[in-house]
Amino acid sequence: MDINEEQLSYLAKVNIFADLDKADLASLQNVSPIVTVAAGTVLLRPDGPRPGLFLLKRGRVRLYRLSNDGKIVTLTILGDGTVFGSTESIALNGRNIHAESMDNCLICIMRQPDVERVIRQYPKVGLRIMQILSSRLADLEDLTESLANDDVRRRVLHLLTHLGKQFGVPDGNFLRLDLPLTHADIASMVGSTRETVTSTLSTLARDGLVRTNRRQLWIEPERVSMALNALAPV
DNA sequence: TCATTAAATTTCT
DNA sequence: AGAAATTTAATGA
Repeated sequence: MDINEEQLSYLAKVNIFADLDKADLASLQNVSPIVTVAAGTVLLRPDGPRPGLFLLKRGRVRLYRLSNDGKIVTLTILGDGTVFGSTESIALNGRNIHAESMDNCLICIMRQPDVERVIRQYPKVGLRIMQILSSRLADLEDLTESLANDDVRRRVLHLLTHLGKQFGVPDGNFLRLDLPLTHADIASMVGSTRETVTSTLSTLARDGLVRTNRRQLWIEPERVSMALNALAPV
């Protein structure tokens, strides 16, 4: 499967309404009106209200936790078409998290009764949600393995390929990550430090696996996957 | 190999 | 200009 195909299937997978036709979608407009949210808005906090499922139509949202010494640990960044939040019956993420918009976002909020009614009316939506949960579980398994076994270089490569699936836009041989990411952000996702991320990125650039310029990041998917398929250092 | 500390330099607002 | 982000270097676990 080439990158474009993979990217498309990824997007199709995360849109829980992908299977519905126009008429069905139209009937959902009233259920989940679209709201605009300014950059930097905290949408979820631990022990805060849990209004339901958030459908992120456009924009980027950071899910993070605060470690006991107060540092931000970014769990993941979500892009267009993703779903997060939780109801009594369906949790798409854990309870002790913060969710904060990184851009101006367009979102819908579906409250629990509406979610359940829609699932009963359109069982395919329920199946989609299960697919989303399944693929996130698989991603998490990959991620925990990487965090447990790999050195920083490989952890960064894993993260970048993962982000590439959701935020990569083709640019010649490269994929540009359409995402405002600082080295500190990357460090907080791979469990390392800002300085170490800086130096691993520069050696990755030297080796032609990535390109960096002005807070923009490109990855060379072919070489990156080759590097990841090589034997891990023990 | 990589966290930590410190300090200089570049880039953003 | 001032803040934020990046880079480089030295040290020790």
